[in-house]
Amino acid sequence: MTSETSLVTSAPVAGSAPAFSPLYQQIKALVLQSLQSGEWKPGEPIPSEFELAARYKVSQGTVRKAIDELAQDNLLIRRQGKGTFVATHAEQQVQYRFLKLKPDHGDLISQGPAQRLIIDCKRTRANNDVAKALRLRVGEAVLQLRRVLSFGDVPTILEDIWLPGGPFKGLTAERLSADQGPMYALFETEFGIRMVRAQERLRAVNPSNEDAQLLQIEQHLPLLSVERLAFTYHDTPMEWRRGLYRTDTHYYDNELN
Amino acid sequence: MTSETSLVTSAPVAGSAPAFSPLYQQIKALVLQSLQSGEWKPGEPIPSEFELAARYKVSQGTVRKAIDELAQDNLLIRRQGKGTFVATHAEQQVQYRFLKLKPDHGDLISQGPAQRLIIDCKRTRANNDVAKALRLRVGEAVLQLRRVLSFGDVPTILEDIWLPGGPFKGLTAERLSADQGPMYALFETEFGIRMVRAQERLRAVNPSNEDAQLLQIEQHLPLLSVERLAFTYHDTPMEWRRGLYRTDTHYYDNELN
DNA sequence: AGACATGTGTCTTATAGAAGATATGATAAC
DNA sequence: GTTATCATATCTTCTATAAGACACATGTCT
Repeated sequence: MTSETSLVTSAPVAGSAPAFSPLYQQIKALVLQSLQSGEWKPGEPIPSEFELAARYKVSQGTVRKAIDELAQDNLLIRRQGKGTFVATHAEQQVQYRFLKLKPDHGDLISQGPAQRLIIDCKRTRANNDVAKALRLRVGEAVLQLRRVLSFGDVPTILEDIWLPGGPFKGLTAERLSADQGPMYALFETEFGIRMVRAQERLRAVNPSNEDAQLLQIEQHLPLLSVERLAFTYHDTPMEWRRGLYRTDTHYYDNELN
Repeated sequence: MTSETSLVTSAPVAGSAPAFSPLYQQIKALVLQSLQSGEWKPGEPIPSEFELAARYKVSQGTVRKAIDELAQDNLLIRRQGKGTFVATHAEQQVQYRFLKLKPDHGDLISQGPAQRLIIDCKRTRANNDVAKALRLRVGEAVLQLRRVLSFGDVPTILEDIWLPGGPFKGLTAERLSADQGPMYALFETEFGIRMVRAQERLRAVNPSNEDAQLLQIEQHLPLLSVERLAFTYHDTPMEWRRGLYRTDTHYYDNELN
């Protein structure tokens, strides 16, 4: 307890972390704060390790360890010789951040970009399930989007997406449906909301009549139901979606270790 | 250290790595070799960082970085004050290494251990699919196991498992079916084969008549098909299995980042 | 175009103290 | 005498610092 003197107090702007933790963890938290507050924007470089070391009054090696962990979590990207950058999804390369569906034959590239068809897009109120997932009260404003993704003109994914109205204030249905490019990129550039991690729950289900029609499949073809809750910083849920994937031509790829 | 080209040459028994790589990577490879060769057995401690540093003629910090990465890959487990241990699956705590199926209600513990029912277990020859997955020639000897896992007396998983006959020489059908405890633990203790990572491909499928009977379900209930290829060191495939999961009472849980 | 300087992250070494785990021995209690 | 308790020593990993050499990127100067 008494040994806390130098460690805890040496980190300025402690904020709200009374508990003891290693110095590099404290630095990590401080860097995270700067990321969250938007001090450094996605795609931009953060200060060099030595600059940060001077700013936080610690050694460069300690900053390094903090940045290492943040890079591990995909929040930062290190580039030797150039600097360390804030991770972004607003890049052309990575079209779908969390999508793990792969075609049985050929690769993603050969199929070209996905075609998007907006079925529905509206402001509405959170029902029980949505409210629970997004930690809202029932009846709070949410945006709902329903769309079909096609690969090579074959409808493959039917998705319902719910977004909390508060953080996405100003996001209109028109804006959403008009937008080309990755959806998560839009969230980043327009609302400063970065998705950090996500949790998925998978099930095999039979499509409803409507589902089957939208995907232009027979109703006896089972689909992979993927419920995804995406989080921004501090494990705050920011998006809930439920996708129905065709898995007769594609498969859901997963790596375990 | 005079930059005496010591980087590459300082590592003994370079073997077949002509390419340049950081020292700690070379150390990592050497430690991996010792793990693979069985010099240190699962559950046992490996030499301390200083001992390894002396052995490889590098600093303790370099060994540390190598071990850090191996611990990250779940090949080693660090325990402060005690030492660094070879990861093992022969522990009671972790019953199912790669199983990500969770019950909708309650947790894994409350359901108690799974009941195992061996449907079939025999030596046979690799067909085309199995041979391709396990990198064998068609017709090579393999062991095949079919079983049903039940949770709370409800049949939930139907699995077919194929193992290459070579590495598992001496593994009889009786031995397999008689064994309690985790299967991967048996592989480790009896054959020195540790599963390091796995790759899964998920699909929604309709059960065959036989599948439905074995799981005691209606045939119109879609199932989650999980094809899993498990690898040992050096990305060598050592097990191929195909599971059919009930997902009306359970879901497949996945974390993305 | 080539050489050089500079700023970045990367790698390696060295040192030192903190913190967790364990064995040993002294001491006190029964 | 035996057992329990405490202090100490010693082993381990963990944290933090510092310094120098190296690799990569991007300029600027010749």
